[in-house]
Amino acid sequence: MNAPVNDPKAGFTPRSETAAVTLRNRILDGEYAPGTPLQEVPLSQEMGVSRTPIREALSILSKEGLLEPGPKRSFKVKTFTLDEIRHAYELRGCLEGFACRHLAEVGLSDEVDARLEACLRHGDELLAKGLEASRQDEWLEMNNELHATLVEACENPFLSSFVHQTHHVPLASARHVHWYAMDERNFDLARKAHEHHHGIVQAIRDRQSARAGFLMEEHVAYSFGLVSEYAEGFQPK
Amino acid sequence: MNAPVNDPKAGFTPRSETAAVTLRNRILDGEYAPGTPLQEVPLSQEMGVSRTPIREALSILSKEGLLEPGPKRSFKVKTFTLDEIRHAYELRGCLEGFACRHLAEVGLSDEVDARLEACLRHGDELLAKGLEASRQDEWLEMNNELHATLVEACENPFLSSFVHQTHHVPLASARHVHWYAMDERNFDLARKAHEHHHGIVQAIRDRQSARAGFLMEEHVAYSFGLVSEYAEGFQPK
DNA sequence: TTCCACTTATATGCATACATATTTCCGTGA
DNA sequence: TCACGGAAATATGTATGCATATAAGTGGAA
Repeated sequence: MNAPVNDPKAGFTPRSETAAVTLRNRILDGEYAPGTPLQEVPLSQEMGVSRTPIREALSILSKEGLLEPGPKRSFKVKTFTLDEIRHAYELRGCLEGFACRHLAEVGLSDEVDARLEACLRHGDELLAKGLEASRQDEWLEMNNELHATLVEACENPFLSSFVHQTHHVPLASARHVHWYAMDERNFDLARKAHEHHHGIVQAIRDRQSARAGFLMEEHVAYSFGLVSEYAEGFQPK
Repeated sequence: MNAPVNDPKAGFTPRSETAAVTLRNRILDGEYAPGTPLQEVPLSQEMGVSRTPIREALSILSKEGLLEPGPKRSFKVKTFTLDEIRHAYELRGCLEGFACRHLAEVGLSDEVDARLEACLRHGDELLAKGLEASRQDEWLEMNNELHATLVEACENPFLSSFVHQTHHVPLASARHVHWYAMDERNFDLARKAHEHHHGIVQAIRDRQSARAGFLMEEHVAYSFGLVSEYAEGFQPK
């Protein structure tokens, strides 16, 4: 009948979105030190646009929690304390645990089951080959894919949104795995994490709701242990 | 030393914020039917401001999830299905349950304990007097205060933020309690809800973590039952 | 009649100029 | 030396006009 009309095409990217993506990456990658003031005029000059789209980008990042108020109603890059990172992980554990319990109760679709299986095998393969440095990005992708698959499978937009928000925390994001040198100890840690993955998926397949939830919470708590060890070095003291 | 400088004073309210508050209230109060297009020019004329602050207000509400994309990259009031309302409640149960477990584990401060006690007594008093219609707003406030106190006491900004977001759902917000006529049945429902409140606080005081969490999850699920019964009448069919 | 191409209309995206709020910096006075 | 007050500086808040993308409307050809 009438044309579907909107969204999915998106043949045009607003400058405000471009700016937001750029700034978000800089913050999450640590290019901007915590506390760095983000002012509209300098940024607009640097990016060759007017203040308007920069303003909108800052507004977006602010609502994502990446910025905090500065001197003149301005924004600066938020300083995350170890406590806040822990808070983010606690919520992640709570939310992803909820996801696992839910999936164990309602069951996995064939498609989701297959995607999880692919992640598990992919991880197995990477580990079997010693997780060489050149493939650490793959490991990271696999990890993200597995967690994202579990969350998305619940088809609860609030859940997806909240989990996403806990990822928008510098140091708390999985994108920082590469900070760890891949020595023997860290290889062992990765192996353990992947054992968790296997256990979680198995529990869901076995429809063991409480167990699946517990394993995921434990897995996230374990991950935080690793991150906190590293992140301590970044604390302002 | 140097002055504290910023935030807490806020002796100035941007028009964009005023507009956002106005529009948010209209949406949550149901003044705008789901699907109503919100265009910049008409709104700016109505509110006597330029498009700029309206634009910003729409951007804010959009990020809060109250709007969805319309025809020309415009926004319209989001249509919430019963499924989505259920999703919001499920997450609320998960999150507030987490809060109760946490508080049972770390213990209540004297101040928080006192505030909870005040809420409980306030509710008792309202119920003892039959919860007359003129005091239903008080009941609503008491309920909000109790839930908010529990959440805030965790001092986890992510938790606060997420719970807040689940409240930004028309029909799912406690502000709709007044939709229920206060007949005998509904009085009974309110009484039961307050019994839940007592049980939850007692479990936390007794440091019964799992029990406190369960009671809260159950309380939220119970609330959803009441809302869904009502909300069914609003479904587009 | 139906479909396609083109034109027209309209609402948002962006740039710019100006208004205002806050801060900083001086200068004055005790 | 320090406290106070006011002027200047600076960054954000808002208004306005133009650019552009998208939808709607129009007309002609198959």
